[in-house]
Amino acid sequence: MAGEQPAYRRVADRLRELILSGELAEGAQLPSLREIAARYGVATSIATRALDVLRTDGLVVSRPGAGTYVRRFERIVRSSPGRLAQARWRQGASVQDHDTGPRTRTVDVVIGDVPAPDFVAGALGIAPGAPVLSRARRFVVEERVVQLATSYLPTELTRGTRIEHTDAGAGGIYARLAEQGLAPSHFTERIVGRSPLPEEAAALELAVDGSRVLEITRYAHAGDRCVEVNRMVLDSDAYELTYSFPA
Amino acid sequence: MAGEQPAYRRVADRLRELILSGELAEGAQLPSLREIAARYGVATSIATRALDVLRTDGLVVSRPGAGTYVRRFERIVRSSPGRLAQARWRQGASVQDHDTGPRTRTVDVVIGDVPAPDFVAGALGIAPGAPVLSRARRFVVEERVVQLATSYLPTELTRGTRIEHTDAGAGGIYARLAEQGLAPSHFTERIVGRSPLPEEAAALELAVDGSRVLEITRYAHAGDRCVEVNRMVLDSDAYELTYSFPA
DNA sequence: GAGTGGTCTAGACCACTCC
DNA sequence: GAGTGGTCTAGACCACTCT
Repeated sequence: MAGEQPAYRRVADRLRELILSGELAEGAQLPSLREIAARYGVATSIATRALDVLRTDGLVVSRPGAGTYVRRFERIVRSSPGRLAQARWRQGASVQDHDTGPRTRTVDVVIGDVPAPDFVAGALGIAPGAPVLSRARRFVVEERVVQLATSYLPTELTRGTRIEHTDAGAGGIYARLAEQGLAPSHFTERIVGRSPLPEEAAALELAVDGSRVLEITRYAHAGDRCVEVNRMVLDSDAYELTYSFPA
Repeated sequence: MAGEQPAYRRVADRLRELILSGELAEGAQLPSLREIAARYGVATSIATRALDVLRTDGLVVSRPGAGTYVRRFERIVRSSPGRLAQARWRQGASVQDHDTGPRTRTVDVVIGDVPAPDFVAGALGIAPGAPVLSRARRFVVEERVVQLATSYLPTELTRGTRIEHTDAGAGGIYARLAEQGLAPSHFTERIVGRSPLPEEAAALELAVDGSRVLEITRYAHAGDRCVEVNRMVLDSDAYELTYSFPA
């Protein structure tokens, strides 16, 4: 019944053991394709395929010309609704600071007016293509890009406020909206697993081929009005999401 | 092949267009590897690789010896907390009936006592390996297996109740727990994207190599007490999850 | 028996990195 | 320049399905 594993998977399993056992530590370089091929008695194309498996599993990263390295894989825990509680942003805390995980964090922000994508226009109740404020961010944790996020807000809510600045101030954009009497009262998040677009794969340093991202689209509502749409693309291996809710 | 996309991805893109344009309809058989190779002027191993890409994207399914076919890919929408509202199960509705999606549904149930896995024992507050009631289910939608789920409950809450039967009765196990004064009051769901285990890949009819599942672990609490742990494994391409919550 | 997907070999060339 | 990952060829054999 239990037929034999194909050679490439057998090799992948051996290498995976070395990684999980810590024999190949985080950041360590794996043997080269030619060395793996020689060591396990297979063609180099099979060694390549074995590494494809590990890359898909998010265990290793390859840099052409430089080698293949063991990746970091402790997941960041992202807990809702805690991270988005009013009490937090009213006290000036940032949303991401609620997420667990390694220490070093960086955020790059790019701000500008963009034509509203369809999924944004529909939610905000404006014409598709009409200008909206876009806040594109890139989250880096310990030198690893883990998330891309773009917030879209109606320009009439952002003009002349700190939302238009890279540093939106204490409590972030929700605190700024609250100052206008539009504090978000509830959120809806929509989660989809999919293959990354080529540019997303590049930005997140993922393999173009086998890897996956989680796309989270969040709609922030102040009463009946949708005041923000946030499209996030997460490295699927870097996160663990939790949601708590009443029955 | 300097400068541009590699050949296998070029071929994959062409085939993807044929599928998304509807030229290759749902359920249609793709050309064979040898025919693709001939038609696009590449080696058969490159045709194989192109199909690997489409399989990873969840667009096609291959059956060795039989061919490669276009997959169905309308996502089922699974909305929380709506689907788990007390009002629903108290009225006798089933949780899954809240999820949108195609019509034909089947559920296979296997019930039995099993030793508690660690993540279950910890939550239920019992010794690891102590017996718990397991309800393993398999959800089939329009001939496609979309989800595997296993619920674990303390045996003292299930003995002699309909929870021990494949059909747990109107409102499901939560209605049965409510009858004992242990109606779940809140839930926590933990979501992780990962590669399927070999047996999960087989059961969900996924490629062993590139594909991904969403693992959702739900903890049902009645007051402070955890009364159920439910480990679900979803075909990542078959679902879209939504969560609504207050700020 | 013809056709199919899955696996594999033993080479090859390219662009790239590191020294 | 040596080494690396990435891509590709042109074959091959196997187990399987379909008729």
